[in-house]
Amino acid sequence: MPHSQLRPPTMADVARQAGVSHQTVSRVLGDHPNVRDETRAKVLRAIEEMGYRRNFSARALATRRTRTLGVVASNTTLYGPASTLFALEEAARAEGYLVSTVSLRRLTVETLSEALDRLSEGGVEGVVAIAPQRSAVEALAELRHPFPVVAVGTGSGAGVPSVNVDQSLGARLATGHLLAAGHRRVWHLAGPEDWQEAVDRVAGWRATLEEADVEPPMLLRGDWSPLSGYRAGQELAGWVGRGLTAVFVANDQMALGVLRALREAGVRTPQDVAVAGFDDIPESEFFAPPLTTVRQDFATVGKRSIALLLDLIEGRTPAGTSQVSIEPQLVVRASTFPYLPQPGAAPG
Amino acid sequence: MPHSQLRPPTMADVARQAGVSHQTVSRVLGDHPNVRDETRAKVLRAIEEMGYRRNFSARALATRRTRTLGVVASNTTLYGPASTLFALEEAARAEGYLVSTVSLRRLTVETLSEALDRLSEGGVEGVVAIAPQRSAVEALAELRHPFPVVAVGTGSGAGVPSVNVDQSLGARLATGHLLAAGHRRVWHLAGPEDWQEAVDRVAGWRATLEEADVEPPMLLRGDWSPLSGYRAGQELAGWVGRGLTAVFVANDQMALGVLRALREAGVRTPQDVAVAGFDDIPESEFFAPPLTTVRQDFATVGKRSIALLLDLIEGRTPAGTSQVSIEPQLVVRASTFPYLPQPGAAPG
DNA sequence: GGACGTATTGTGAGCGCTAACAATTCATGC
DNA sequence: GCATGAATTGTTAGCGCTCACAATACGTCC
Repeated sequence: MPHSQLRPPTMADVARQAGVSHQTVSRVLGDHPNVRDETRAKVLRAIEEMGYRRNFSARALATRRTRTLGVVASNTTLYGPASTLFALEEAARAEGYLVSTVSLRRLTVETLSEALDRLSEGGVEGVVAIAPQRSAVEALAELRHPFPVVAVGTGSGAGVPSVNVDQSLGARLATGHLLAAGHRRVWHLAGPEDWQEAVDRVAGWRATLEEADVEPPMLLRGDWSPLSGYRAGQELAGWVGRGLTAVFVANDQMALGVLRALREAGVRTPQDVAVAGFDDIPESEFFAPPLTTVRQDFATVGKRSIALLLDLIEGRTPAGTSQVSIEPQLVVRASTFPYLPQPGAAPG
Repeated sequence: MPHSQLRPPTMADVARQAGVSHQTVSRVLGDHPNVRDETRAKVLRAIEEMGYRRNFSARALATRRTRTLGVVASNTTLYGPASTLFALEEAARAEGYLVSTVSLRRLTVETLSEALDRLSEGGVEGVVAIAPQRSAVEALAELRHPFPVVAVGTGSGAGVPSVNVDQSLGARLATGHLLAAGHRRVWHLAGPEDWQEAVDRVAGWRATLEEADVEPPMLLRGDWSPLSGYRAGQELAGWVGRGLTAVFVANDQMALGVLRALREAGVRTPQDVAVAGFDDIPESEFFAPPLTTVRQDFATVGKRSIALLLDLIEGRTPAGTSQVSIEPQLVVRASTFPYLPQPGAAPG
C-alpha cells in the first residue's frame, strides 16, 4: 500500500481514537512500563488502524536528539573506503543511529569544511571522517563544529580522536615475510605522499629493512591505481637480474598493475620476483598469481569508531584525544610462494 | 575550535544580541529580500560572534521538511552498488538534500521492510532502493511507507517507479560484438537467477543468438564472485575444441575467475577463447588480458533517480509508475581482440 | 471502612523554529 | 501637511512531540 497524500495522523489523533491522552500513546510507543495491558492494546490497535508513525522532527526537537551520525568519506568506490563506510553504518545502526553520508570526490580543507557544515545543518550528533589525506586532517583540528568528530585512517598524529589500522605493522608483516622467505632486499612501491597510510607503510617497510641491516632500495611512487602500478612494474622489470627479487606494493590494485607489467616483461611471479600487496580486496585471490597481501579488519574499525564517537557524544570519554589502533593480518598466497593455496581449495 | 559543552545559542539569543526580533534573524538566514542592509549586517555579526547555527529539528518541525532522502542498498563494497551510492549522494547534495543510507548484508523482504521503517523514523522525505534482487522488489510495491520510493536496478516490471540501465541491450552489445568477430556461438556465464540484471542479461544474450539463427549453448550460473567464475571457467575449459570459442560473462569479477581458470587449463585468451564481461570495474583494464566489457553510466543513474524521486515528492509527477532507461556502452579490449588497446596507451 | 502507597493516566509547558498577519517606518504625491 | 502605498520590522500561533508534575484509580492493611 503506497503512501497517501492526506496529512499524516498525529499522536493526538491516535489518542482521540483510542480514548486516551496523547501522553499515554507516547508511553506505549516508548515502551514505558506503567501502562495497563488493556490500554496498551487499545492504543496499538488505533496506531495500526490509522497507520500512525511518530514524527521524527517533533521528537528530535523535544528530546534534543536526532539519533543521526554523519560520515564524511572520499573515494568511496575503492574497496577500503567502501568497506569502512559499510562497517560504520552497520555499527551505527546496531546502536540505534542512522547515518548521513557525504561522499567527496576530493578531500581538501574546503570540501571537508563544507561537508561538516552540511552535516551540521542536517542535525547530526557527531561525525566520523574517513580522512586518509594528511592535508585534510590538520583542518579537522581547526575547524569549528558543534559536535564531536572521530577521524579514521588519519594516523594518530593529529590532535583529533582517531581510529586506525596499524599500517606500519602491516608493512612490517609483509616485508618481514619476504625477508624470511630468503629475499635479500625488498623493494617498495608506495602510495601518494600525502596519504598518511602510504607514509606509515613506507615507515614500516624501511624500519624492517634497517633492523635486518639491509639498505632500503630506491622507493617507487604510485597513486593507488592499477595503471600507476603497471608503470612502476615496467620500471621494476628493468631491475630484475640486478638485485630485485621481491616487491612490497602499497595496495592490491597497484600490485595488479605490477603483476601485469612483470608478466609482459617475461618476469615470472613468484619464481623470479615475489610480490606482496596490501588490502586483500576480493579479487586478490584470483590475480595471476593469487596475491599475498595484508588484510585490514574494517568491521572492527567501524565498530570502534562508532563506539568512540558515541562515548564522546555522551560525554563518557573526556574530550581529549583518544587513539584506537587495530592490528592488520598477513594473508599469504602464491605470489610470494609457488606452493601455496590455490583458489577453490578453500572458500574465499 | 572544537565544540563546547554549553547549550548552543538560539535564534532568540541572536535576536537579543542584535537588537532585533527573532523573525528578522530568520529572514536574514532565509535570504529574505525585505531586510535593510544595515539590519542584515547587525544580525550577521551577532550570528558570527555567537557561533549560531539554526536548529535542524525545530526548522524541520516548522517547515515539515527534513530535506533528507534515504537510500537502501546492499553489497555496497561491490563496484556497481558503490558507484550508484556515490552518484546518488552527489546528485542529492546538488539538490540540497542530505542522504541517509542503510546498507544491507542481504536484501530480503524483511530486511528491506526494516530498512524502510528505519528510514521512515529518520524522517526521510523519500527513498531510493537499490534492489537488484527480484524477490525484494515485489515487496516494495506492497510495503506501506509514508513517502515515495524509486527503485534502481529492479528492471521495469514491478509496479514501482524505477531507473534502470538497459541490461538486455548491454548483453546484446557484448554478444553481438563476439558474433561480429566471427565466433559461431557465444556461451554465457550468468549471474544468480533471482537478480533481475542477471535475467535481463540472459535475455539479451539469448535474443541476439536467436536473431542470428544460432542455438544458445548450455547456460552456466555463478554468484557474481571471482570464485564462482573460476569454477565455471574450469568447466568451460572442458568444452574448448568442442565448439567453445567465445564466452560472455555476466560481470567482470566472474570474468576474472574465468580468465584464471582458462589460463591454468592452458587455454589462451583471446586466441583460443574470447571473453567479454560486464561492469567495467577499474581493474578490468589490467586483467590478463585486459577485458572487453560493458560500461554502465552510474552517474546518470544517480541523477535520474534523484530527479524522479524529487518529482514524486513535489508531486510534479503523477504517482503512477514512471520508468527511466539508460543505455550502456561496449568497451572493447584485448580479451576479445589480440591487437586492441594495451593499458597505458590511453587513460582509464 | 478509611488511610496509605503504588500503579496508571492526564495536564500543561516547553523544545526552537517558520508562517501568517499586524504594526511600524519611510518615501512619494497631491 | 497628510493620505497612500511599499518597505521593513514585530507579534502571535502553532509544528508534534516529551518531560515534569498533578490527578486519579486501584489494591492492601489495620
